[in-house]
Amino acid sequence: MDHELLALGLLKLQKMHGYQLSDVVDKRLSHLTDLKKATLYNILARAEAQGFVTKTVSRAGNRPERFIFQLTPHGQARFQELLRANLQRAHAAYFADDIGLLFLSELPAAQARALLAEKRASVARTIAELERAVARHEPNTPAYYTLRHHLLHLRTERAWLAELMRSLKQRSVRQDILACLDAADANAAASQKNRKPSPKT
Amino acid sequence: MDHELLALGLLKLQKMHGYQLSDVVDKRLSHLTDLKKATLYNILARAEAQGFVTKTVSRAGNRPERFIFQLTPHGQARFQELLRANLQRAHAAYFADDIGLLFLSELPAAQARALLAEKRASVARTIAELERAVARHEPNTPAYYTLRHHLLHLRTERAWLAELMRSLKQRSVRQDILACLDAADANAAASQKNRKPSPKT
DNA sequence: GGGCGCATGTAATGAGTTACATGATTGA
DNA sequence: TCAATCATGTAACTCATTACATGCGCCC
Repeated sequence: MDHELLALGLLKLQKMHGYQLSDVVDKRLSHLTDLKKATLYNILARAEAQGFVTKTVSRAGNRPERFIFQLTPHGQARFQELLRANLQRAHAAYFADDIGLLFLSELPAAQARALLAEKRASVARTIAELERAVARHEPNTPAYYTLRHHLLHLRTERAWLAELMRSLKQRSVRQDILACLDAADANAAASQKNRKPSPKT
Repeated sequence: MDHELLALGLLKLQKMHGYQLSDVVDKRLSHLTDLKKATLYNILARAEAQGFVTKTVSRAGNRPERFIFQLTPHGQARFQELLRANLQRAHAAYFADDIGLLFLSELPAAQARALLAEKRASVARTIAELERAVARHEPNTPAYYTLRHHLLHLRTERAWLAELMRSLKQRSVRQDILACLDAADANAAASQKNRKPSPKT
């Protein structure tokens, strides 16, 4: 679980209380993930139960109680394990966009274009933001790398959307998603030893 | 939910039974998502309960019973709604890889390089597969678009990994993830009106 | 005095996965 | 006859989200 990796990793760098951890993620690492407080507190509770972190109370002035979490040696090992898995694995990286893309021909072309234009605008805004963020970071630092990686993919997305919209203008999308299904049909058909050429169930 | 969109969309093109639907996704649309049978049956049951599809029994020869699902007008409307949302929205697209990337400096450089090399190899394999798949498709069809989109991102990923590994060879990664935390610390510190320059909790 | 920020949680819900359960047919 | 494929599900579990609950301090 990558959120666990993130939490343990940050605690490895420095012991912190939950709210503080959540703050770091929200304010400085928001391009990495959107980690909710409830989720984080949950992860910390689990990590404590499994002995990956210890929890000690601390009071500063008369602010509310804080529970400082600190990585244990056991937690260090867990962190290493999660990190290795993350770095090695090629995440199956599915794109939710592709599912919509598959049904592009089910919408009038003008509507599809309008919706894609909104998406493109939103991507462009995010790119601008990230470019500003990347400029604020020292090159060759880990945080810089994550920003640059994200940026590269967003630029790819922008280029893709441009390509797609160009091709939607020139010619409409062919509606042969059915071609994808046919093979499966043929399959089912074959196993039934049927005679009709189009033997739907 | 994108799996719901996928199921309804495929049923819009053609009524099918659950196993057949699962087969289409597994065998022909595996680059879109990894949809498990249990999940799909669940989605179909939910969709039926909400009146998006009807379920009718069918027997073909003496094969097991099948339950054919067909999209209702209500289901068509739902499909349109989900499709529009999918096309318009710029998915917050977080990259799980980035979390590992953030902690790159926590691993010996040689190990990091070895793990990244494995990832790169795995990406390269997937690219080769997709290139073969894309060649089998007619251009400007929806399925072609999804393959091409996926391919573009994988190539970006491959290029990124190459860049990263080059930069790991030349100079080691700086270990200043802490710089990210500092701002949050300063924050916390300020609110406590403390005097020490490094006032950790 | 009122709202925001600090600080911690719980409960309910939902989406998805794994593993299990069942039973028929078909092909090697 | 044995494994694979066809075909459908249920149950238990995990992860994450939303909404709720609490209460103090600080600033305007």
